[in-house]
Amino acid sequence: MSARETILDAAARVMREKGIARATTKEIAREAGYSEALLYKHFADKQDIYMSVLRERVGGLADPTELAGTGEVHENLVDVTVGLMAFYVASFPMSASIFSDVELLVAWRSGLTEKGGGPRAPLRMVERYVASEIELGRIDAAADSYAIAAMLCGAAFQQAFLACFDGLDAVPDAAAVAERLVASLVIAGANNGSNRSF
Amino acid sequence: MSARETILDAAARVMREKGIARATTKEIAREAGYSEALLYKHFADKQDIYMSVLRERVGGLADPTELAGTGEVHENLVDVTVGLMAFYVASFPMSASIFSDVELLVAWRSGLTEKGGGPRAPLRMVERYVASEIELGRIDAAADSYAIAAMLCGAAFQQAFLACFDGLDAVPDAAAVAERLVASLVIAGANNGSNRSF
DNA sequence: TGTACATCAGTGAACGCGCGTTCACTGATGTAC
DNA sequence: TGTACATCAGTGAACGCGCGTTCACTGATGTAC
Repeated sequence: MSARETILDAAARVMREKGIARATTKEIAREAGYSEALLYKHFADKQDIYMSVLRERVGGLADPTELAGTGEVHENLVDVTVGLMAFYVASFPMSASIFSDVELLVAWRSGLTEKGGGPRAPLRMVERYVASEIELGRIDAAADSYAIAAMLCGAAFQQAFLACFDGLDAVPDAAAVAERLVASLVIAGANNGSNRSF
Repeated sequence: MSARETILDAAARVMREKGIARATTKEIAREAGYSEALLYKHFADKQDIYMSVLRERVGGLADPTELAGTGEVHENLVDVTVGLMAFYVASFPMSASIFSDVELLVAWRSGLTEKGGGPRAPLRMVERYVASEIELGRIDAAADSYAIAAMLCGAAFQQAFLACFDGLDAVPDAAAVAERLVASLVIAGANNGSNRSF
């Protein structure tokens, strides 16, 4: 593995485990097993390291749109929600860290407009998946794909926050929680007492 | 206003507007109009200032439980959700900042166990309100108060995050968004095509 | 009423430290002839 | 096959700076007699 990649891995690890405030050039170099000086052969400055980590090490989310039309809608939504929780647990510490410095936040935001990522990407994906199922007639036409995406992503996001707050690296009982969330959504045309009528 | 309060206000302002990383003792003192030395007459150290701001300046959320039984359930839930969005927009930058330093996070977490606050307080309140309405027969007995609270709070939390990310100080169209969220929840026994059947 | 002292809010200037960054350098590996 | 030079990954040691913190001090206000 190239020195650059090793440094990025080390930086990502330090940022995740100790927070961005402790992710000093000394600490990153030590973790990577290189001298501090080498960091500056591969990156312009410290902020460039942070930005590169955010760009290249905060993984994306698998697009669930391709699930549309396959399997059971309810199961798919539960799976998607569980995936969201895992995704947010992994990315929350870093995303949150960015709020520690408004200048960093601004840099991240403007660096994001060029590519399709950003914090709204998961919401858009889930909304698109739900919209596809509506088109296929597997979710009631009256269902609100935007609201459903906002609540599933939102709940997953907050559950991930709480897990991180507790120092955990996964949402406890993720599947069971996801199950209850999905069961409480209006996604069927006739919902007579049963929360799973499709 | 006492110097202590002035300093806390200044610290809260700096933390909110520039992020915790820029909330240096110099910056806080300048903003407060006092010397840095005075900070140390009122606080043990910088972390004590941060902690005091979190304890005394990050306001709580009005408990919605007392709404139970009054007005319309749907309107109440929308109002609660709008309140949640406002609350989270105000507190997110600071809560997120804490993740920039794991040591700070640990200190905050352990300082929290003594009092009733913490990041789960809003969830508990909303759940309690929904449970009350279920007991009163105004929300169907099959509804899941936990899941409903998780989704309303979660969505509000994430919408607040997105607003902060965009540099805004309020969630755009908060009322309309809240309306759609509530309309997509399973809260009525018979939900035949109408999302507002109670 | 005056005087001597105590208390208190507040400060300017300095302190050591760890930070991000740079510089001159090394030693190994290619490469032209 | 040597040899002279170029390139390249990597480093030790130093740099200036801004940070959090402390110290000795001031000047105003209370207070006992």
